[in-house]
Amino acid sequence: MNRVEKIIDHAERHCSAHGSRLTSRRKQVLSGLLQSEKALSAYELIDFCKARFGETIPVMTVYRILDFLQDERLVHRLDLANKYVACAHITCDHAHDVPQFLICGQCQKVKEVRINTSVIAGLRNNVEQAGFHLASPQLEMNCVCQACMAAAA
Amino acid sequence: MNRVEKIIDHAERHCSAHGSRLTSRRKQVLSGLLQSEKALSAYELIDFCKARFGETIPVMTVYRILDFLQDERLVHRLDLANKYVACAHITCDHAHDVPQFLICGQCQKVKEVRINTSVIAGLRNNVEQAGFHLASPQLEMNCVCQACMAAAA
DNA sequence: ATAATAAATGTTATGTTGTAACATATCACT
DNA sequence: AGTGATATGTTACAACATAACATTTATTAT
Repeated sequence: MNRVEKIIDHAERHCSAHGSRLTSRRKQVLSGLLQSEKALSAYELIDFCKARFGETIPVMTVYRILDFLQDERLVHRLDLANKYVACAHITCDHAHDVPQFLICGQCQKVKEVRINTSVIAGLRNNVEQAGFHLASPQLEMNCVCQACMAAAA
Repeated sequence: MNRVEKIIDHAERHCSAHGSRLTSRRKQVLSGLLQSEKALSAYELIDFCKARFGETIPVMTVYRILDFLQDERLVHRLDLANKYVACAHITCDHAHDVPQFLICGQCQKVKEVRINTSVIAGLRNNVEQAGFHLASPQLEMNCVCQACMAAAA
């Protein structure tokens, strides 16, 4: 059982544990995201699945499945890039709080991280002082990854 | 001279100070954003200008002008919402660092703020530890504004 | 002043992302 | 098997954005 299969297996149990189903279409979409190992737009994901599995998934279906997977917290949407990534912690059983994303502006690699709680608390504090309430502390940050930094030097 | 006129005047001097020009088209676009007093998509901005000034600005032109205004730091693009807002600090003469944006998910109101430097430093620190380099600390956060909080209560 | 040049704007066409509305297929339970 | 719910497919279109090329408007040098 390879890495992706393990994660899919985990995801499947996660779904059935609370009464939803990871159908074969949904598995395809999630596998596509996992195998690509980066953030993809819905259309890129369709292309990837077509190349990889030889199946053409209709756009509408992909968006619906991405919505489903987001509800299940198996996939995250990156607003900064209009792309979707598989959650990096599917095989962890414990509940996670909101993730933060570091997006390399050069190679589009995405790293999902947990920012220090105290930093987030400070942020929340600042926001409250400005008279707003932080609805979701999912941050997305424009970064450069180490590989690209090295390549540029 | 009203608020918007004052800002436009300031913006004009800002541009000529380093050899760029705030043409009448560019003024229209910036005025539109200022008068609307909220974040608008490029197409909403076109509609607004048509209603307000009776002139139809071609899409292509609007995007070019928005690019120009962003280069001049007179306008910011919000990736989270695919919208554009006038900079809240055009009439300040001093250089500003990167702004952060609080976006009300209910009414789309946007507040441009400066987050505490130490919080940003903490963030940067966390990012570096994850092996990435923060290219731009412009954060956009999903929030709820006070008015909407009150309305919901 | 005027020709040459550069900068800004306009036009047409098309690409990309996302959704609405409705049809069909599949599953789950009696 | 029949029924209701869930999932997927189809068609059409809306919203956001840019490419390529034409025209207009400003700036500069002569």
